[in-house]
Amino acid sequence: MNRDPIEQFIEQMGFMTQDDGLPRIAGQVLGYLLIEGEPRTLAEISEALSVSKASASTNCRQLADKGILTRANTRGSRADSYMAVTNPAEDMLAGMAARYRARARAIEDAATGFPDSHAEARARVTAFARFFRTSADFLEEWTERAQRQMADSE
Amino acid sequence: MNRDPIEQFIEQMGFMTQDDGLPRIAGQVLGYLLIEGEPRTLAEISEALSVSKASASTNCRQLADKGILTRANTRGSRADSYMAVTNPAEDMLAGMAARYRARARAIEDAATGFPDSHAEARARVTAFARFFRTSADFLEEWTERAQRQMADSE
DNA sequence: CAATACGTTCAATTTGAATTGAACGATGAA
DNA sequence: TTCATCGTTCAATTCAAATTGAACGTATTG
Repeated sequence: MNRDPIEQFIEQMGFMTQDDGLPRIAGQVLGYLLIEGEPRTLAEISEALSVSKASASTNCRQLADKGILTRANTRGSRADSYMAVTNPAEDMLAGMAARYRARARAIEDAATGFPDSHAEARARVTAFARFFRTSADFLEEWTERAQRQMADSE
Repeated sequence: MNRDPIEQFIEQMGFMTQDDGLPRIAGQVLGYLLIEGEPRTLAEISEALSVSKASASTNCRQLADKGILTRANTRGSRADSYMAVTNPAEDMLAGMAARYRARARAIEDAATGFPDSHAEARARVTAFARFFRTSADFLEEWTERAQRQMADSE
């Protein structure tokens, strides 16, 4: 069991998202949909991964919020279908950029509140925050570049 | 309690690393050392954060492995001291680049094993892997650029 | 109007990681 | 050598997040 390379891949995707702080099942769902290449219903997903309907629902919605999955209401069935976007990783990085930007703001705000007795600490923390902001800029720039590359290679 | 902006910042740093899948204490340690700006011993750290010696030890070593902290053996004392590197975030990104590269390899390997009956899935997964590889390239480029910027502004 | 199929939510549970306290080994001091 | 100090390791515990099963609401079908 589990020697099937496809099973292995799905499992692996689970570990991957787990490393990123996301639920293991989120990665497995993405892996499964990546393999299938076509929309799949919640029922199919929960069946294929031997996972509860509740978990499939929650994780799919979470992934859809992040832009990694799209809802694809199949005509003729009232069941919601999901499928992986063409380039999931791209959207993952875009999400990271957003998180970094929010983070930069939060840290800057925190530093602003430091008393003057800690002026040096404030400077260090501000520099730290600046890095997150610049990183966010760069990530965004890069995501755009990658999108162009994809478009060109079509 | 906890209205002290510095306490708040340290706490915040904990949440931050938690979001990244790292232990909360790792972030608090980094926050504390960022504030202090000078080497601090394990004893001081565990004292300041009201955290066990064991936890301080483990987390510091973990952060040092990632290149975010440096050991700074203070002369005269045999106690190990740690301090935050000048630009911790930079090293965090460098680490991410490495992880992405490893990830790309793992995914490619997995795809290689797909049977010919899943040729299309293989193509999709390979494209997915390629993205991680490219991401790693960009992250490396970025950290280098950032390092140059830092060097220039000195 | 039932009756069915679906997605969501929520409390309860499971699972896995973080954290601790205690024991240990090593290193330097006396 | 003996004593004290430090860092690490490991089993036990605590804690938080993931996952589930069941109940619910809604829409669709016949």
